[in-house]
Amino acid sequence: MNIDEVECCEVKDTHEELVKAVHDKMPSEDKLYDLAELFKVFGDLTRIRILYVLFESELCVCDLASTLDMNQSAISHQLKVLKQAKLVKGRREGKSVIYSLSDDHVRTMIAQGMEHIEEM
Amino acid sequence: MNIDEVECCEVKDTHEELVKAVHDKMPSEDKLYDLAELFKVFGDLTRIRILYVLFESELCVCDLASTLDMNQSAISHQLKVLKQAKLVKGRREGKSVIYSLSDDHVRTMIAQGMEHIEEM
DNA sequence: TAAACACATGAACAAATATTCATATGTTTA
DNA sequence: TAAACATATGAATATTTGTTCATGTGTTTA
Repeated sequence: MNIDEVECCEVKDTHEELVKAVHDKMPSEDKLYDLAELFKVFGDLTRIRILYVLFESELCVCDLASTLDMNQSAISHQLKVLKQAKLVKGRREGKSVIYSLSDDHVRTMIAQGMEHIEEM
Repeated sequence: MNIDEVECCEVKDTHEELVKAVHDKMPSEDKLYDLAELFKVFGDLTRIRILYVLFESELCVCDLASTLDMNQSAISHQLKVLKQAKLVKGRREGKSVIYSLSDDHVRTMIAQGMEHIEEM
């Protein structure tokens, strides 16, 4: 970062005011960071596929792996990410752990994204 | 991928049926891929910050860089990603290029994400 | 038309992340 | 309680991705 970037554009006065006004309306860096992290969780094909499977039915890790034709370890690792983001939850049932969506909020977000895709 | 992952869990019949039923309801791989790619675009702090700035006002690249205290090249690279995802658009105005949101769909998606964050 | 300005872009480097492999943990069953 | 099963996890590897630097392209102005 050097002075060249800060001193930019010809019309200084109005731009500086605008920049300041916009800057003040920004949410906190923490919130923006968390938001980016949330989207990052959705931004992976494997995790999206896991979520779509869970839209239909709660399932054990093994069946998730089988449905998605991936090995169990990869699925477990991704389930951990989804769980940390509170998008899914797991409960033990005997030897298995059954995973399901945390709440319907996840559906809303994904539906919104799918809508955007289909309009493009 | 080996046979161990496919042959999983004790109760074969019901699980196999379930797995098949779920599998059939999945959207196409292409759509899932596009969806993950879309979320990936939102999943970066710099791009989220750019979008939030553009919520308030359309702006030239230079002012975006100034507002976010980043160099012009980094911003340009990220604007390219956002433009390819059709989340922002740019128009030339003299020496500058003014960027703005493509449509209000972007706001809806981000608002939904922010809601999720704040409920956690 | 040459210089200055604003932006775009390719290459290089660094950092983040997804999958695999090996193995550990927790649960049931023989 | 030992073996089998289901899942979790650390380490290693490969890939992806973000930023920087240098420079190219397009526009205006002196």
